Amino acid sequence: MIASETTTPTNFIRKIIDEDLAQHKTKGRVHTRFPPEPNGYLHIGHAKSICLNFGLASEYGGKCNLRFDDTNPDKEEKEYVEAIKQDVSWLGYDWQGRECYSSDYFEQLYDYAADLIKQGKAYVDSMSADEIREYRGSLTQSGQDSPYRDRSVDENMDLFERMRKGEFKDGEHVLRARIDMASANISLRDPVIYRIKKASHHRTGDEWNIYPLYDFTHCLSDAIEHITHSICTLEFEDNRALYDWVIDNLDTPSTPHQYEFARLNLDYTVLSKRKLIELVTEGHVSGWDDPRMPTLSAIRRRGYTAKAIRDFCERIGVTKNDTRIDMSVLENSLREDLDKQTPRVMAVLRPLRVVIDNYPDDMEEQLEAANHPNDPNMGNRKLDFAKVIYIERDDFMEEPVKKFFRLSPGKEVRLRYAYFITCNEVIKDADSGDVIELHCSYDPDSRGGNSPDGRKVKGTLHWVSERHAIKAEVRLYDRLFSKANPDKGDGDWKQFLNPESVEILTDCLLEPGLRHAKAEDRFQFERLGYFCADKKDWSSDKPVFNRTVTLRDSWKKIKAS
RNA sequence: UGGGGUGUAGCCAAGUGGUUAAGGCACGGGGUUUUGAUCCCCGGACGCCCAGGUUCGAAUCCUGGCACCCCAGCCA
Repeated sequence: MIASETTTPTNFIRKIIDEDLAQHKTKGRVHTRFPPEPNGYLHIGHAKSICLNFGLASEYGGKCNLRFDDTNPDKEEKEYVEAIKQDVSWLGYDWQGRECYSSDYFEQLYDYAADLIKQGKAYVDSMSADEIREYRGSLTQSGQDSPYRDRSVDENMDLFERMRKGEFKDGEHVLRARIDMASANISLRDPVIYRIKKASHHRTGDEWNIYPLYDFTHCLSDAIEHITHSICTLEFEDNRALYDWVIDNLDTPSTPHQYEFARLNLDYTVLSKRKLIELVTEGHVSGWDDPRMPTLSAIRRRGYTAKAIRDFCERIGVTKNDTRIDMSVLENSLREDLDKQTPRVMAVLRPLRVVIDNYPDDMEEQLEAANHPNDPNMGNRKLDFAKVIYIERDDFMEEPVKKFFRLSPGKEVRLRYAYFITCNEVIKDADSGDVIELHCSYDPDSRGGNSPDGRKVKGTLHWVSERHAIKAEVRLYDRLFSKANPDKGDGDWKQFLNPESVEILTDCLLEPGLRHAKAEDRFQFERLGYFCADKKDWSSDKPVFNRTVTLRDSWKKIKAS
């Protein structure tokens, strides 16, 4: 067999589907669902699940529903459903109108519960939450039956109906599945399936006084939607027994099955909704879309592309291994996409003034520059050049260390697309001793940056003309945490928040063409990295760019060694 | 002292008894280069958590260990 084009890597779920299809278990159908609870914003971990569920559906010519798992009115809000829909769309997936809500099935779910009661497989328990916990036993000790476990069907029905009508207070009664208090699997010890909660729901308002719990709701929602493969994360493995119990004991329109995969863990960040909410509400970040956050809205604002995220999700694979992915994998996917599609541009973040003494005072030139060195289709642009320019402070060293081949006294470098210049004089601040200006001379024969006589220069610098440049604010982002796994270890995870996760530079200078950029436009600032015009704060009067990711930097490695 | 899972290179991950244990990221070396970028070559397990066993042959099968993750919400 001949090795062929890049194929999507296989995984255990694809194999299960292949087998099911081969055995006609699902009548040839593949129907998945992405089931977020609308109680927070989606993050990169959800992206893994979205790509898996929607990806599988499209590969197998099936369907994937977007289902909001909204059974807990205390925590869920409309704001989140809108944000979630936007994020899924942005990632590039389409639920084709199948926007589902568990809350749409409340009436059916109630009937299913009543059915269980009539079969003697569910009962109303009137113990307190504390008592129920005590009776549940422990990991090593089996539970005990509730004194209410043997109520009659009639009494249970009566009580359950009255729970619905609102005759009782929160917590007074619950409905439990009657399974096995001695089960080694704790989720089978008569799990609570309905609780009284007199809270207003974002969709059903005050219609309900009782709400079903996850284990009862999810499997039945899957069955109602004819989901074939219900894919969730590993922590639900134990719950699968209950999932199957409910499906087995009720007359459902279909018999879905649950499969579990390992959730994503990423270095130097946290991916738990609870913790992300905390970062937002405690003000450690500016909001859900603070570009340092791992949420999809933040990542997008920072300049990540949907394609890069999809590529990343494909590369990391789908297994049951508890893993932690190195940031470099994500960044590699990102750079690969950005490198191809991003126009190059020059920007000086920390400007150092350079006067070219032998360049005529009033002369100005327009020099030709490629928008992408490897893609002529992206065209060219003109760069303004004049006697006074700025270069990056980092590109000058008065006393160069070994292997530093940028500018230093007496050394010659190339200004990209412009001229060779040689540094003749260093001007310092009288008080601080800081270098504040350089005087250089240029070689007119090197126009365009070409070597007039074959002479080599080791460094090429980016620059911008003082007279023409526009000012900008640039926000430099770094990892949110200074520890690879802030979740692990002793103490508060927030103590590992990286105090240098953002640096705001307000005196940056851009080549003038950038004035016409629009919010969310992406560029490569040559030699620095990829930058994105901020979605919220950008204006042509006051440009604001976010650094999406730096370029790979082998100089940094050399310098460090 | 219960139950459910997982262990292949620094990080992911193919592999399902039989050629030198895929591939990606990271790392190191070299080449091209007007971005120390991109791109292109080359390099890494003598070994598959450990110990026994079965077999002509084991990462793959068996037995026994060990390590790590999840479960005792009226959260999902």
